[in-house]
Amino acid sequence: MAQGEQGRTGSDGKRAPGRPRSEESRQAILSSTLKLLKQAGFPQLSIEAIAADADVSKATVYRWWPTKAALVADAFSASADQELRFPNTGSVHQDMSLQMRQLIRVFRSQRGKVVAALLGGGQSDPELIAAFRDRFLWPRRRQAYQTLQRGIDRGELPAGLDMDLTLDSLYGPIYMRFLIRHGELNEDFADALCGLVLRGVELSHSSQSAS
Amino acid sequence: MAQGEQGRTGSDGKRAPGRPRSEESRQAILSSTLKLLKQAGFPQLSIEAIAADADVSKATVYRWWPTKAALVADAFSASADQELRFPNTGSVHQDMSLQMRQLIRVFRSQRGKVVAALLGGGQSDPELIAAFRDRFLWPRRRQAYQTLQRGIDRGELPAGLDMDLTLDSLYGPIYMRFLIRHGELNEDFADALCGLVLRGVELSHSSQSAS
Amino acid sequence: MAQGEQGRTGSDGKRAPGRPRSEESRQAILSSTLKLLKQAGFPQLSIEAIAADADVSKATVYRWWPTKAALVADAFSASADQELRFPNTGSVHQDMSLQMRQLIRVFRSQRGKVVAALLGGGQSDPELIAAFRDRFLWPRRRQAYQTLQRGIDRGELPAGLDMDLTLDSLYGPIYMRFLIRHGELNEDFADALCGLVLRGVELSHSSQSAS
Amino acid sequence: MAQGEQGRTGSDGKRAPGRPRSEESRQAILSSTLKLLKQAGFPQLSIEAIAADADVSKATVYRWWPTKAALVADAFSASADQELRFPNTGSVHQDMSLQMRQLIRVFRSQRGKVVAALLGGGQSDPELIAAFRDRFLWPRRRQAYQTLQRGIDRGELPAGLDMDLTLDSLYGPIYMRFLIRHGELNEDFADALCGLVLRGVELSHSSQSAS
DNA sequence: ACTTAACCGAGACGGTACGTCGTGTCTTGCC
DNA sequence: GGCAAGACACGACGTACCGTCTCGGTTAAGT
Repeated sequence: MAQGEQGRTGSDGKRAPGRPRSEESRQAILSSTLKLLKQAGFPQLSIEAIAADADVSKATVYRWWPTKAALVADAFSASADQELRFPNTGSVHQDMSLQMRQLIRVFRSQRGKVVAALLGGGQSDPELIAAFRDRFLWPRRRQAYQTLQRGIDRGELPAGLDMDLTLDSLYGPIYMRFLIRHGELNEDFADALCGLVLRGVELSHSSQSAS
Repeated sequence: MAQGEQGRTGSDGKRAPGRPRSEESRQAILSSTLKLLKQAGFPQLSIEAIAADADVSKATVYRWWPTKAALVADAFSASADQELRFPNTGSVHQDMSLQMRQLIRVFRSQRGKVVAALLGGGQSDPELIAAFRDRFLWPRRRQAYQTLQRGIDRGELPAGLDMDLTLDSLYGPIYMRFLIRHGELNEDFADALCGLVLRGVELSHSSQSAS
Repeated sequence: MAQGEQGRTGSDGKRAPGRPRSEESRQAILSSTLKLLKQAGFPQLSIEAIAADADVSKATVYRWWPTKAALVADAFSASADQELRFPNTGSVHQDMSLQMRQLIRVFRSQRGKVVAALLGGGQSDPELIAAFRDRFLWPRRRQAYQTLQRGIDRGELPAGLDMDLTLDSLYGPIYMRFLIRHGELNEDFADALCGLVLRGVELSHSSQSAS
Repeated sequence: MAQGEQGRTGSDGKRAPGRPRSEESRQAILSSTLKLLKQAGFPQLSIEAIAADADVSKATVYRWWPTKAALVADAFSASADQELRFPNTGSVHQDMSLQMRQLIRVFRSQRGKVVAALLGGGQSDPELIAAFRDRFLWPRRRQAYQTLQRGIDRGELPAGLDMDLTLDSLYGPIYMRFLIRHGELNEDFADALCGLVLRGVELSHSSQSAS
């Protein structure tokens, strides 16, 4: 993982010797990274430009982040903390649909450019796509598992449900339209998708119980 | 579109004067492009390296392709001609499942690297993602429409079917797992996916017919 | 020696393939090098600044000169061609004195800064001091040998004269005052020096002939 | 002059408050400076490397020496105390020749590298060449004046002798060969040189007395 | 056979960004 | 207050590709 998160502080409370890292610089770098990433794609993004925009020396960037990818991953995750929580309305369909609409909203916003940069750059940089998975996908998916589990507990979904298949079926089409841009990606798409997939899941339920 | 396809020949049969374009060079360039693309990602690919590998001068590359994207798009589509045709078994489920398994096989092969490069690079280059849509996605999707239509005609699928929603639901999860690499992408995934989605579609059929 | 002198032309008349080297750039680089060298010392001179001043890319400088030293050596020798020829007055004392006065004049001029840079830089770069010897010292010393020989032929100097000892005795003090700056270096110094050393040389003559 | 010589102690005996300067550090820095200077030239010498080698922080170096030149000058003079005293044999020729042989021996030793660094670096740094003059050249030249004066007093040398001209004639050729390296610099050179120059000086004596 | 014109290789060119290194300054906590 | 540790802004380093250019030489179609 990137070095950008923490200073040299050990696990104990002791401070490392020497001048402490400038938190101001760290923030400025991450913020400039996001800003420039929204203006152009990942390959066009240059450390030179980030340093200039953040009013920081190149060496300071390189001191803390080994690669452009690590920096972008940090910048992304530093800005992706509180968004996109799952609601709990008492209905799986409702919970999923609301969260998917939120995701589409994010993808259509300026932040969508950052996600696209991350996923695009990640195709040639395993570290980058791993950062997306670890800091964006998995945290949300863990919440999604709970949402689905509530549905199972309430009897809305079959007990033997393949959660990953279900979630990929729900989110895959969104990611596909987002990345390939072959069709409109609006919030209604979330509803249609949710309807289609959950119907399929529930049917497997009833057919299972029928058998 | 890229200049790589045609020479200076006008619409009439007349040849332009002067030395004709070297077909050998063209092939060597496209082939080297694919070769190097499989070794590294799109951003790492350099025209310099392609020219050197193809034993061709840089100027020859630039003469025929305006950008790296155009060259990669050409190289990709020149190699994507006969793959991934849709079967016609008499069953939608069977037809789709077989084709999806084929797609997964391609994604897992060396050619998958090229697709990933195209989709990855395309996130910062509209021309590149457009090339993917026009030369890969749409030709296959047109066949998929026919496959689905046959299903409708046979009564396997409901008449008012949203084909794009259906196809994105079938393929989206494959693309998602391919690009994000958060879960195994093997051929069995095609079956499970096909089962889930078509069940959802058929259910909408029966519930519609029930109403 | 530095690559800066000639293009890729072989010894035969044939031109090398490819775009020929820009003579304009070469001149601009050498000229800027001298200009900047007069403004500051050798260590302060930067390739970056030379390229900027010559309106040339850094790569062009590095393509033709492997090190700053090679470039400076070339620039120096390109500008040191016609100066400081030895006169032929019929008197060794007169010939040497006139040439030494010329040398002192050069050392006191702007060009003196370049010589100082070369000799200073040469203390940590064998290539640089070698350039000074090969392109400045030896060509002049060869003329000096002839001047002394004329003196021997005329009987002004002893036949068994150690020319290198004599010439180092004449020029060494000039270089010493030039480099250490511990005493005034004006043109009269040449006369005094010439008087002292040639007297010593002639005395060895008469004492030899006396013996 | 460099700050390396004195602490904060005023002219009175009172000590300044706070931790006193570490004499150990000072010695280590000067010693490392000389050591590294012998390994590479003055431009290659870096404060960074000195601090690392002396196991001292960079700030400690900068606290006591304003520039690299000042540090090198200090290091040089700290190591040049007892060398190269002039003998007193009763013969000017003998005294000078012996001392010149000593100088050549120093120039050919490891310490010669330091002198070359000082003289080389001094061509772009007045402070450095001044340090060489003040701490090396003048102290020895003052002794040389006395040696020559003894020669005058004994009648070996003419009374109206231009001492600086004489000494530059004796030492200039040594410095020239040392710095330009165009000819062998061995101890025999001292004898030949001494012979030539003193002969010239004495001749001026006899011719003066003759006139 | 000769001209003509576009092609092709080679490779120099002005640029831009790279990632590294040393500078001299600073901020901290310990001694 | 000295000192180590080490972060910082700065500036130059030498390299790699970019996309453009300028050459000599090649290859056919049209005379």
